[in-house]
Amino acid sequence: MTGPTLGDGSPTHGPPADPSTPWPRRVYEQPSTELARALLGARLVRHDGAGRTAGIVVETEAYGGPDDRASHARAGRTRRTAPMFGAAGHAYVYLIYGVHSCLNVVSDGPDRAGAVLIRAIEPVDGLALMRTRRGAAPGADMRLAAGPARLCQALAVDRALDGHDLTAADRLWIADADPVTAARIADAGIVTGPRVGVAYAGDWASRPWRFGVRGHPSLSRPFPVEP
DNA sequence: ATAGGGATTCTC
DNA sequence: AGAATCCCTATT
Repeated sequence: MTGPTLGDGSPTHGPPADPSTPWPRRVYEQPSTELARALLGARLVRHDGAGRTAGIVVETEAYGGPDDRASHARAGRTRRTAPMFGAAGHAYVYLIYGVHSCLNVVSDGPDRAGAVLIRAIEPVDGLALMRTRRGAAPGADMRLAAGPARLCQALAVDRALDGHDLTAADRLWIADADPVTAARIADAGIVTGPRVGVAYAGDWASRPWRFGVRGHPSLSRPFPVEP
């Protein structure tokens, strides 16, 4: 399997996988828990004045609507969370701890709020630019974007991209990975675990809504061992 | 372990 | 209005 799938496993857009064509909106129009899985192995592309950077998504987390006590949408629609209540296929970028940006992808339909947090990518394009932005030396490239705020630094993503439409090949979008990469990621398998940093969310905190590529060196942190 | 930092939401 | 909170990272 080389592309995103819908709930029944059927491809969402026809072969061949194209690493430069943005995913169409219908791929995003599914529950965040399913989109979070579909995004693993996808190519996240950023293009700006400084050049092109890109990476393979290796870790995600699903967030739901007002009923999800761990989701920003728990307070209902506000100025900040408006993108989560809007059309799928847009970015939701917020600032946390007054310091860091985090990138989410809006899921679901107009009737339901939801988003997927991109927690880590494997850098594949524009490595030198990413190192410069991160103040990193060569030799630890797999850790350049291993974390939701680190990947925003590496790709120069901030709130200027909040609400950005991901379905056009402009500034920030998501596409299929090349077939070799897609196969490598698919072969590794998927691990799940509780979401990070949401201990306040009661029984929602223990839901296994964190998804990762098994054993990948760019994961933000280890997954708890599965029973 | 904890400092850093600011927008957002909560509580009065 | 002021207070509390926060889907994190880098450094000790």
